[in-house]
Amino acid sequence: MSSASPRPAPAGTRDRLIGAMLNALRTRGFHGVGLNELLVDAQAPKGVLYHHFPGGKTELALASIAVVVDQTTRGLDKLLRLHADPVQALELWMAEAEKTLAGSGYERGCPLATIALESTSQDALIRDAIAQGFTAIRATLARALQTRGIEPARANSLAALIVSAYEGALIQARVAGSSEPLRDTSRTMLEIIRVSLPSPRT
Amino acid sequence: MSSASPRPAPAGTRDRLIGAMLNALRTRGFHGVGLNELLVDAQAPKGVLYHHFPGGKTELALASIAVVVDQTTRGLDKLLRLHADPVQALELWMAEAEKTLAGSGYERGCPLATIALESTSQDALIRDAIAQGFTAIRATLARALQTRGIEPARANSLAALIVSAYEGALIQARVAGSSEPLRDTSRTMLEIIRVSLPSPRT
DNA sequence: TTGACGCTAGACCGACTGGTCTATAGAATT
DNA sequence: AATTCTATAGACCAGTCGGTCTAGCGTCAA
Repeated sequence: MSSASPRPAPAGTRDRLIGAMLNALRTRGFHGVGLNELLVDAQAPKGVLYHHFPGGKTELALASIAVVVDQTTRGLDKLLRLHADPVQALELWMAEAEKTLAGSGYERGCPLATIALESTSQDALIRDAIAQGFTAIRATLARALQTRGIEPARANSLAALIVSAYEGALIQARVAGSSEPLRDTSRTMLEIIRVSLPSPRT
Repeated sequence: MSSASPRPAPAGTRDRLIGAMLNALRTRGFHGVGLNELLVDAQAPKGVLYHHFPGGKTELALASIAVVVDQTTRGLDKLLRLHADPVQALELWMAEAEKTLAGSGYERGCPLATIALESTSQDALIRDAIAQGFTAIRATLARALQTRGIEPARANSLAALIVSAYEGALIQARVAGSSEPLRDTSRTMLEIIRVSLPSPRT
C-alpha cells in the first residue's frame, strides 16, 4: 500500500503553495493577494491548488495557519528548554522576530495577526484555527513559566501579555520601518517581568 | 480605537464615508471590503466618493486614519488628565477598548492595526499615516508618564510597551471571541508597571 | 433669469477575482 | 497492455473589483 520509499517528487507542490500563502499573509494579508499571484509565487498552475486544497484559498490559508502554529510552538518550546532562564529564552525569541522583520525590509511580520484582523465571525473555520493557535502558543509559554515555579493563573496571564507584546510590537515596527518599537517593547516587558518573578537564582 | 459615538450620526456625506471606512477597517480590513459595499453602508452613490476623495479608496482610508488617530490621542489625553494615577487612566482605556470589542460581538477592533498589517512598503502614504499615528499615540503616553517623574527614555519605552500590549491583546481577544486575553494582558501589564514605577504618590 | 458651483446620482468600463472544467502525464496496479 | 490513480496544466467563466464619466439637482451671485 504505502510506497513511501522513493520520493522523486518535485519538492512538494503542496508545500510551495503553503509557503506562498504564508508569505502573502506575512506581507499583505489574505484579501490582499490574488490567487494568480499566489500561484506564480508557488510556481504552480491553478488546477493543482484545487487538487490539494479543494476548499480553495480558504483551505490553503487554514493549512498555512496550522503550519505556522506548529513551527511557532516547536520553536518556542525548544528555546525554553535550552535556556534555564525563561526571560532569556523570550529575549532570544523577540530578537529572532526582529531579525526576520528587519531582514525583510520590515515586510515579513506575523501571518497569524494579519489574517486574524481580516477575519470576521463568518469565517468560522479561519477564526477557530487562529484562536486555537494563539491558545496553543500561550499554553506553551504558560507551561514553561509554571515549571519555573510560577502559579498557573499568573503563568497564563503572563503568557497573554507576552503574546500581546510580541504581536503589538511587530505591528508598530512594521509600519515604522524601524526595530525601535519592537526593541523597546521587548526590553521593557522582559525587564519588568524579571523583577516580578520569584527569585530564580538558587 | 475608542468609538467616540455609538451611533453613526446624521453627519455629512463625507463623514458617513469615513465612518463606513472605519467600520470596514475595524471589522475586515482595507482589502476585505469592496467599494460598493462601503457605499451602501455610507448610503452614498459612487460619484460622491470621488468628489470628496479624488484619490478614491486609498484617500478615504488616509482620511479615516487621520480621524481615528485624532480621536485616540484626544481620548487618551483626556483620560490621563482626569486621573492623577496614569496606571488608573490606562486601566480605563483598556476597559473601554474591551467594552467596544465585546459589545460588538468581538468584531470591532483597532482600525489602525488592521490596515497596518495589510499595507506594504509600496503603500507609502498609508504607511506614513499609520506610522505617524502610532508615534503620536506613543508620544501622548510618554508625555503623561514624564510628567509623573519618569525619565524620557523610559517613558518612551513604556509607551511602546503599552501600545503593543493594547494592540496584541485586541487581536487575541477578537479571534478568541472572549475578553480574557485582553483582561489578562491589561491587568498583568499594569500591575507590573505600577510596581516598577517611582513612588506612586498623588 | 441666467450661469456657476458644490454635491449627488448611477450607468458604465476594462481588469482581475476566485473558482470550475477538461485534458493529460507518469507511476503503480492489474 | 490496459487501467487506475495522483498530480499537473491551463483555458475558461461569471461576478466583482476600483475607477471614470456624464447628467441632474439645489443654492447662491449676478
